[in-house]
Amino acid sequence: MMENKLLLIDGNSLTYRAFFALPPMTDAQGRNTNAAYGFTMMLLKLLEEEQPTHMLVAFDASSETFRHDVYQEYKGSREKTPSELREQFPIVRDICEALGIQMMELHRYEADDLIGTLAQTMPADRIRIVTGDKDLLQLVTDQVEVLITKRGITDVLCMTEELFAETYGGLKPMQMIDLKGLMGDKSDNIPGVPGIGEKTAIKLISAYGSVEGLYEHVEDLKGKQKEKVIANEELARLSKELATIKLDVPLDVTLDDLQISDVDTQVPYSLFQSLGFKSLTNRFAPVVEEADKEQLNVQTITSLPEGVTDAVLVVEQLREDYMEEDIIGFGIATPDQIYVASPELVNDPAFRAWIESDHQKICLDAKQVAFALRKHDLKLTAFDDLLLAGYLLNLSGGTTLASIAGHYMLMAPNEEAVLGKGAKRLAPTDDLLHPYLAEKARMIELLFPKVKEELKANQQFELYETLERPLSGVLAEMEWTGIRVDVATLQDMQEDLRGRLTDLEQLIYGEVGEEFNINSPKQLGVILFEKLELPAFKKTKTGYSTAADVLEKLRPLHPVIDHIMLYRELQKLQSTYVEGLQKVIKEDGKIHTRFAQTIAQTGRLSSVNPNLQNIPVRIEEGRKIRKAFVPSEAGWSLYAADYSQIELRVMAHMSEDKTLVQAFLDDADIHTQTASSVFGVAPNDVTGNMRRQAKAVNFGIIYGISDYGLSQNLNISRKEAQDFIDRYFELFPQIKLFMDEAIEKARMNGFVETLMNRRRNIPDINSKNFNLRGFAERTAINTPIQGSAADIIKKAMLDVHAALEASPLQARLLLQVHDELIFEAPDEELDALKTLVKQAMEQTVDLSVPLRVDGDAGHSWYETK
DNA sequence: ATGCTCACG
DNA sequence: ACGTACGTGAGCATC
Repeated sequence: MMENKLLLIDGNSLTYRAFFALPPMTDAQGRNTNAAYGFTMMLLKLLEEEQPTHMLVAFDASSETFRHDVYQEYKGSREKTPSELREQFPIVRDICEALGIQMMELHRYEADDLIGTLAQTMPADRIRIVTGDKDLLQLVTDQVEVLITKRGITDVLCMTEELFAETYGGLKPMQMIDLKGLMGDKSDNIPGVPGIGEKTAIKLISAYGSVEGLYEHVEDLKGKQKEKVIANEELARLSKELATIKLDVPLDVTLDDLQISDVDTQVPYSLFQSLGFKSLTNRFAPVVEEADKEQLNVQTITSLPEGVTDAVLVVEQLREDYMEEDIIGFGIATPDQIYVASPELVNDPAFRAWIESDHQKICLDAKQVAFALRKHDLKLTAFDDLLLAGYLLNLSGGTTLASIAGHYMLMAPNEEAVLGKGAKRLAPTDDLLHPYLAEKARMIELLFPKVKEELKANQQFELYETLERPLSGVLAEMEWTGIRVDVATLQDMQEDLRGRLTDLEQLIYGEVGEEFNINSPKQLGVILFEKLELPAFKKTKTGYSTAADVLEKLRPLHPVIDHIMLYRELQKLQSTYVEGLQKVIKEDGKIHTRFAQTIAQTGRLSSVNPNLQNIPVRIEEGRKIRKAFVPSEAGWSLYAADYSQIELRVMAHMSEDKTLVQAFLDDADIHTQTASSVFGVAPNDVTGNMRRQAKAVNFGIIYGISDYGLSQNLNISRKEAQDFIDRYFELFPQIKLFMDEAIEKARMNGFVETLMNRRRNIPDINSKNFNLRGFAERTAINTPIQGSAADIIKKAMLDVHAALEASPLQARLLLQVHDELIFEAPDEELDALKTLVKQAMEQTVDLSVPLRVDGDAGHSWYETK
């Protein structure tokens, strides 16, 4: 027999949440719909993920409740529900009804009490409650779990008895009401005992079990606290009563009444249509509407028909690693006809001519398309790139066809349903694949003009058309070229490391007296902090932290720590670099990384499979890895050119801080200069340690400094860190102003911008959550700096590439590592290359401070320093 | 799939 | 009182 699974929904709480979480939306008649939309998304997600058999949405009755009888001011501090929200409750009810879900409200009771009673009495096999209100956590038992909404609306956290105990210092969920009795609840205007907050309340309730228990032992308390507790006994007992959810509301329902009824999809379909919920309309589209899809005029072709000019081009591959993958099909969308084709189309002369013609090809990911076609000796010419354009809108949820479609309330075709995911990904037969390709091409055709228009409205179209789009071609070139890696160098290192690692392993086992997995933080934690009883400073969510900064502090306490740190260092080199890199060397003896252009939130590139932007350099041992990266031809060298202090220069330019700008105009050593100012000594008297600290402060500034962060980094006290920061802002007042303005701008506009109009949305900037807001503020400061630096080097890459094309040089760009470019060139070209690169990189933009580029050539990457 | 740790700018 | 430095990707252990 099937399990009964009951889902109890706090209708008021979720509708409130949705209202405040979502931007305003209206339907065709101008009714507000954002809360109703968010509530519906939540409901559908729950139906899908929880698969309940029974469900009920409870609402507060709008009248006064029994709680007002004992305390007239109950919920007295609440602001009146905005009318934009109030008018959406009837819509929410219509939606529940349309989906066949029972609703309930009862005069003089709140939704909480109805849910509490049902959770207590319904004979379901499993019961889950969904709410945004922590009050309901008191209902958690071994039978009942509470799903509580986290940030956003569709993310939930499942609160179980165990998790509750972990969160609330070992308390039982029922003791939530005792906590509220002492600490009160601002949002419900429950008073509690004045002067007792969450921390103290948890302490007292863990010690005495309950409010009643506390008053039995009130003599044990001391001083002010004792006075406060005694003086407010009435308030505490009243508060507890108010916070207690009633479990015996007289209700006349059976479990059967709550069964989810089968509904005709026609009803929610028309409702969602009238509300303008486009994506939901698609989901409930009745079968007859399938005719709509048929109307997609799809034709299977083996040769490209005459007359195709500008069109959408889909070149489908199974996985994202486009260097290895074969083409599995094509989709081509023109305004009045969609074509689909098998991989053989690549041999069709008409198709080949079209690819290399000036007709515009709108792709989802032009770099992927260009690469796939290049393997068949085709050069993709005249292209647009929806993914790149969408990236610049900085949508939440990453840059995918689905997220761009979602932005315009459209539903992208379901890739997973057709191709599968993970290990089960498989090319389907053409009768399944081709309709998908047709839909995908159609969706791209629909979306591209919308994104283009939005970019224009945002003054971002130029960024797309003159920076990102041409850059994708340069990146494709770099990926295609690849960088030569000398396997023998890596093999020698592997041998050496293998020996040293086994020796270290034995040494460590000997020192601690047993064998264990040194790579397991969990096992290592047990050895260090339980067996050896070393002090544990820091914890992670799951246990002891064994991170490097912790080990560093433990170093003097036990000789094994040194060996563990060395083991970690060598193990990392061995597995990630020495072994890892060998696995991705292709038959041509080269590594071809992929540069991801639509991942980083700041506008930087990222590098995958492998990541060539994090090859070791700081520690000599690791730096040796770079000896394996060599020129691809005899008589050639590598050349690396890097921007000096680009982020600080960008900050000097953007803030127009007089002191900082002058320092760069003077070409001073910026960290020494900062140290000289902050410590008040002549530049010549700056010690190494002073410079090191000033450098940390400079970095901290770029990251959106906090006293805590700086204190951690420099291993000094928070007070000392704060003093540094205060001093810094006194000396560089315009930097402080610049940072405040960045935050203000984020608050006003909801986003920040870089020099080239790249945007990052900062939704949490006005959050009431201290943590989220702090994070948002630091992001608002860091993103314009990091992002503008990314803009600049991207533009420099275009300039360098163009200059190389225009020159007779054979030199070519291989890699970008955020502030440096790596080239290879015949030895005799090196002088010319240095001049060309330095010129292009330094002159690519005109700032109020000069840009400086340093460069070095060598016979391996190791030697370019 | 997720968390921890650590490599880079 | 809160609990953080900004941005990435990869390997390993653990669930």
